Amino acid sequence: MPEAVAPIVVTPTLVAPTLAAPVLAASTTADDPYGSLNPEQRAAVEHDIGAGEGAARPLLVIAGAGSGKTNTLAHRVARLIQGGTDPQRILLLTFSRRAATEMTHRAGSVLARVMGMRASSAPASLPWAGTFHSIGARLLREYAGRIGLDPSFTIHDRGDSEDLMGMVRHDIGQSQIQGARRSPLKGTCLSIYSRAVNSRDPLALVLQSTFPWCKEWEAELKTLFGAYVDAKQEQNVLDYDDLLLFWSEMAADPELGPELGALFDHVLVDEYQDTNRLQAAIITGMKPDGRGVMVVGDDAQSIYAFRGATVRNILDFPQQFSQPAVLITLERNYRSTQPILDASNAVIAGARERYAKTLWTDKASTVQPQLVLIPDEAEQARWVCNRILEHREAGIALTAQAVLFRAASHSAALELELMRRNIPFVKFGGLKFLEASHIKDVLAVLRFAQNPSGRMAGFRVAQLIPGIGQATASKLLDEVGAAAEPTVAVEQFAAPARSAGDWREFVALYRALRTPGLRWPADIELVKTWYLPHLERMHDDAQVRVADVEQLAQLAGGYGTRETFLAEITLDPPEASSDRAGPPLLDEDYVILSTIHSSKGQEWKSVHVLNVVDGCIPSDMSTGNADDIEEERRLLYVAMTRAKQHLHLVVPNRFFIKQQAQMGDRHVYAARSRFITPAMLKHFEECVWTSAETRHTKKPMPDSVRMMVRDRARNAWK
DNA sequence: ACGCAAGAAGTTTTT
DNA sequence: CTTCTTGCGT
Repeated sequence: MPEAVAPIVVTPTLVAPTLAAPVLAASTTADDPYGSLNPEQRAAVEHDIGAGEGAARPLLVIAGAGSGKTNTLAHRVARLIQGGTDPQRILLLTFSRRAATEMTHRAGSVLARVMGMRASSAPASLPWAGTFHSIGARLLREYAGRIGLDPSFTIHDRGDSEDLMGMVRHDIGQSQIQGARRSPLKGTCLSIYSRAVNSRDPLALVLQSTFPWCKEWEAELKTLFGAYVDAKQEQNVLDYDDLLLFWSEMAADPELGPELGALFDHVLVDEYQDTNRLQAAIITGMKPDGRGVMVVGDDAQSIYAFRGATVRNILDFPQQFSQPAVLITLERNYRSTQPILDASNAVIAGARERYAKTLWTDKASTVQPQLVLIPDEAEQARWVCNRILEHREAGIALTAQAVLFRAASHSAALELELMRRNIPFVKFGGLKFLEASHIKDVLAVLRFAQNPSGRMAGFRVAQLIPGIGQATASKLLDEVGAAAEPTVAVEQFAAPARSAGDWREFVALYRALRTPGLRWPADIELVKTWYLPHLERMHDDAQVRVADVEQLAQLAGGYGTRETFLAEITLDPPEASSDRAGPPLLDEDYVILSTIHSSKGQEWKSVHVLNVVDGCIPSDMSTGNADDIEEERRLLYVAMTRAKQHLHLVVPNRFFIKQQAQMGDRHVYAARSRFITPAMLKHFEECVWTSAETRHTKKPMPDSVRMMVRDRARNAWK
């Protein structure tokens, strides 16, 4: 999804002269690839270019929403290469792999334009562009020998990590109910652990601030986490957090840190507002004087505190290094109309601490954003569908329209309505491909072959065989762990008599997978052949799952080796699984459904935001402290600033929540989000939509109920 | 002792 | 929809 592409603006005063780069004779006459940049963007692109290699002062670019951030970074990269920097010595850290690809691609096309005249210099590729996690994985594998790490480590995804946490907890005897207290879910334990690692805060503080309902488990958790770390070590596996943690340890080492830093002349970081303290430590460790470091971000769009990100990173950046950073602010917005910006600016103006900036645009419009009051979620779904179709009739393709929401489950009603009306859609941020159990199964087989010490993989695989449960699987892994040659241990394992046939087949598969000469995509074919019968046996809906496995096999072909496939697929999972509404073909038109978090960096002509009510935004789980609420405000801001032409905030009066256990599902009366204060209403066109206006007519709610609604809504926040 | 199936319960957002 | 527990069957 392309981010704001700056329109070609003629800026005669700024063309060519400054561009006479050392390596390149001024071949940029009519077609100046930097001509489309505005003065601030250009300042960022040209920052300390002539200063000599490795001399650029640290640079902080505060880039408001839609201000052409990606474009600026891409031009900067191109400019560096044009100025003689070796692309291999540029480290480009982005939030997602997709962003890295996009950036590489765009930098390549700028370069092509610059160097077009010159012979056949191939478009630059950036070998060190990627997420912190994927780059970390590569560096760790390369430097494994230096830090006492076995380079054949495998990487646990979220699910594996949870399972390992659960298993460790069981092993140390914490899984039993202790009195009336029931230990937190293994997933929660992992979240707590991860949060503590990423924020570098002591456990007690993490519990206090983020997981107060688990406070009484502090002692047990401490023991558990210790055992968890030991288990990872023994099994030669790393989890997501380790990739950052180990990297930051290397960066902090007086010998290794500078060595790593010396690999790169330039370190560029995108979405810096969403980095955590570990990631900041990596940067400062590698480049203590800040030379060649450029970070880009927007403190107003920091929305990842739950995974340890801290706004402090960007707020404190100017003082991080031995020399102060240069600050450039991009305030010109190329994305939205002025009325949309006015409303968004009003929302973010309420934030407590931030770099002052006010977005502006020259895109005038008379269309105000809409604030739509609606009786309930069902009506909300119908209304949104109506509006989507209207927009499409007005010439806005479905792919240029998005519906955003706070939590993945909030789109359930809408999805049903879309399906009912045959409106194709794709959902981002919900169930992930990798989380589907059948995909996990296949990957586990491959991981178990890759790294036999990794218990989670083997544990999962063994239990696919009928007659083998947890106890037998543990026994198997104990023997594998103790054996000098894992394959032999598997072959000699005494499986239960009733599993004999299935076990033999597995042994044959395993031996084949461990055979050295095997050429990569062949592995996954073997696994598929072995796995499909088990899939049929275990699931009624085997059909869709088979399709997913096929898709995985397809994907596998794109990777060079089993090792890279396993590493990359866990760090950069494909977005959607095919068992939803079915993946629309690429040339089809479809609406985008996305969590607000996953909408980061994207833009659409029309944007609907669902459930703009207190309890959803801000989420009622995040109203504990002021910082949480501030983050929710930024979340709404991010959602609103995705819109180019049309923005609709929908406010259902009543919405359903899944109440755990106590009363079953029930609905709750809700008020407009606190972030849209009465004073801001002037920025919106208010529409009231009653159910009488839809086809499946229901009577409007009686007035007496409405009064109660307001009272309840008011009282709820006193 | 172990495997398996049925039933109850469960705090969002993601690399 | 999962994960965790319990209870019944080998």
